Amino acid sequence: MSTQTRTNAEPRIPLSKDRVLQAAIVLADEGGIESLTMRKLAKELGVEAMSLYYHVANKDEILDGMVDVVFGEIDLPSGEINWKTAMRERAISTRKVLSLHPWATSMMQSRTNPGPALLRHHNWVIGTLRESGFSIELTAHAFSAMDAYIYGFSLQEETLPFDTAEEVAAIVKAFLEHFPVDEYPYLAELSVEHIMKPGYDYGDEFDFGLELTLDGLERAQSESEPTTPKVLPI
Amino acid sequence: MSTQTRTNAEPRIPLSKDRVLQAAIVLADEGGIESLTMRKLAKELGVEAMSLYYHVANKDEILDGMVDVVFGEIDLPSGEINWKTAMRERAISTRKVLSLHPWATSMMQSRTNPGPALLRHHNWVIGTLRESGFSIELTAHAFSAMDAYIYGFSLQEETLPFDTAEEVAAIVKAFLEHFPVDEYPYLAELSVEHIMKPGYDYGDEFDFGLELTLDGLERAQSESEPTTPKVLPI
DNA sequence: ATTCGATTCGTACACTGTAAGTGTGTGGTG
DNA sequence: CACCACACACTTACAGTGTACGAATCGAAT
Repeated sequence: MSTQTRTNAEPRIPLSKDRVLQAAIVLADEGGIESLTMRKLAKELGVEAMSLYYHVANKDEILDGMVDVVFGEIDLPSGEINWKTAMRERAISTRKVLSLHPWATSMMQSRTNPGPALLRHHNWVIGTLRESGFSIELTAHAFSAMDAYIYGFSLQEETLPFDTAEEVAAIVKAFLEHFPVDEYPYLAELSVEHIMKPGYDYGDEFDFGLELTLDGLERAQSESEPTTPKVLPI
Repeated sequence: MSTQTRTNAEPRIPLSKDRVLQAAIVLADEGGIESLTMRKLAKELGVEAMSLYYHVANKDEILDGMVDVVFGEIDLPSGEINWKTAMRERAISTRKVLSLHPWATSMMQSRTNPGPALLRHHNWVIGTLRESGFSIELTAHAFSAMDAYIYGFSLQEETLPFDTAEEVAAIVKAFLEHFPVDEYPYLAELSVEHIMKPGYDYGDEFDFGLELTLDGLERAQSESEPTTPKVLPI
């Protein structure tokens, strides 16, 4: 339409993989991962779909990149703190980041191409445990147990169909009307006596399971004899 | 088997929602959820794509139905056993079912339309805890902690890019070559000293976290005073 | 044989990712 | 200044997706 040659004052920032990833994350945050299409992403960047392919091999590379950006947003505490505090803080930060990018949880694990941020993160977790006297076996156990809990919780949280107390009430009500109480009595009890209570927030459940896990690891550690970490094998 | 008045040899089983769901699960088991398309599903059933829509409103309804079928495959122990044994068995059964249907884990929670099998399952878990003296609050905590762990673990397990020891070795080797050891020393250590060891099986990690969680719940229960369950409120 | 409801199918459309080839603005050279 | 090379953006095209709409076919009751 515009036949003129760049009378526009815009400095015309060139596209880049970073800008593509940032825009993709914004789009996914707003409309969910299924609403992220190459054409919409291009439009968001003021560009045509195929232009993206100069900066990115294919859509999968975008998804992998998004995951790594999200991983990079997780705060890894630094300084001289004990492992339990360190693990608690990174767990809380992880959940927070994942709740800001709800689409990410099911992708964090399902993308098999690890990026640098993910590797850094994992290396930090493992290193912190090793330096705190965890044996290799216990480190593997701890890593698995903690991350399973964190991602599992985020997964549950992501998919809860309600965000506000009113929504909770409406959904529970609909549930109770559709399904006779006497068929699922305990579910009904929990819904009415707990979930519908004012001030209920599923997110609060995170702390309980987190402390349970951390306490369990602490106990497991004290029961095993620590071994000094052996860095740089080979 | 029974030959009707049909001159045709085939008895021509009519389509049904159940048959559609079963075929969909087979297809997803074989090629992953992304390979499940309406046309392939129809072909699998010897039918055209649009014929499916008589038995099913849309693809989402198929996905919801698949999740509920999978939930129905989980064994819920019956009889007079204590809560810990009951929870352990259902956790193990859940993981087993999820590993048979790898696509299911990320869908179990992301489908917001609960089916009867899911409701039955949840009701059973909550009821077992309540009848064992868990308070409503602790039941909610326990439910959240256990399920987060189970699904989180399944999520991790689903996405591990290897199934055999050889694959593990190959991937670790590739990792060590691509990324300098001194950048991720602890990750390298764990890989070489633990994951590459013969007999390693990530699935074995499940038990550790499960017992850790169950022990934690047991401790939490013994520290709180039990309340009798109040069934059928309102 | 006719009718009718229950199923199944054919066609069409908007939308997806992306292969292949075509422009085009910009900075470096003469 | 003109020119060019090339990094970058665009055009077109294609196979595959879910599904709306209406027509065709089946099985059984009349």
